[in-house]
Amino acid sequence: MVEEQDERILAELQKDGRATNQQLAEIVGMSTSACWRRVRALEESGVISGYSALVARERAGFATSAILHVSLERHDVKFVDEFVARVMQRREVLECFATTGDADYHLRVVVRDMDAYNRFLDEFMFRIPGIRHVRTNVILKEIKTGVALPF
Amino acid sequence: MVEEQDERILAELQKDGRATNQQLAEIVGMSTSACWRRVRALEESGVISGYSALVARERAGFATSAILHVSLERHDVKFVDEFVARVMQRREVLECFATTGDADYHLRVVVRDMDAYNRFLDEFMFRIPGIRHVRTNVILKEIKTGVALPF
DNA sequence: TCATGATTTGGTAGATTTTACCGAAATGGA
DNA sequence: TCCATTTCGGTAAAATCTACCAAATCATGA
Repeated sequence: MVEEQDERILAELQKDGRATNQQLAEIVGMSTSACWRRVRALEESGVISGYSALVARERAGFATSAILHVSLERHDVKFVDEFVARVMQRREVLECFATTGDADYHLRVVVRDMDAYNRFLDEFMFRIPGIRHVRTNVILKEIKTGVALPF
Repeated sequence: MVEEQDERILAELQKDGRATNQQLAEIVGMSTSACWRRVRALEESGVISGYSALVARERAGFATSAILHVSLERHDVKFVDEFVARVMQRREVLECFATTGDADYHLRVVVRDMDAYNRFLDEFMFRIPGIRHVRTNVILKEIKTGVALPF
């Protein structure tokens, strides 16, 4: 499905999402037209789900972030669906994963300051029905924030 | 520093990192040349740190991922620096955050399968000097994997 | 209020890139 | 081997980027 040469393209487009088709073709060693078609195919098949500018969090004014461990009281679809639906529409929640281990979910939340984080908890998180437990792990330092899959 | 109109640009480029300058200019309501200059300034000032294609993890053949809670035995700069240096160069580690709470670090690791994850632990993680504890939280479901800051 | 220097703006044109199409080459079953 | 299908490289028109210009805007002090 995704083969050798496609992976080269994906690796490069992960590194530079605005590389021109010509640069790309040269790097992966094919003609511009063949390369262009493959990129298009990767987009249309959904392997490439989109493109994004990567914005430096602090420089853009988002000083505070945290990883939340969240557990639900009960795991009926009702509560789970409600939780998922609410989390999906809060833009401060950049990531949310259902996980094994002590917590049911891991969330990464990014806000402008501690005040905003406090509001996030009070006005959003603590009001979700069926929440058993929320533990905040404040992010002291971002060692690494990558998006590129390790081809 | 980063003002109103810049935020509109950033929001849009986060949504579509390959939007043409013309689309962008129209959306944020300025001339193409003014818009182009602002984007360029955002890039050069480092507010935009880069661009990336977003690749669908599963479709690209990475079936397994996990969130690791890692604690160090001791927190001398020596051990910390060594840990950070090693983590930085492992591409399976997409994210690494130093956090408050029970664990010193939260890592998100993406690999092709469980076998690869097992190797990752044995050959890499467990060999880092000064590790006190590693807890694996397997990701059962990706509810949300966003990169866009909530402007 | 006005003058002045600095900054930012919109428009433009040449250079570059994208994108769709072509016939040729490669591929793979029967 | 033959034929159908896919994939290839090349090409040209359309779209876009990018660097320049002069005009408009802004900030400041007289």
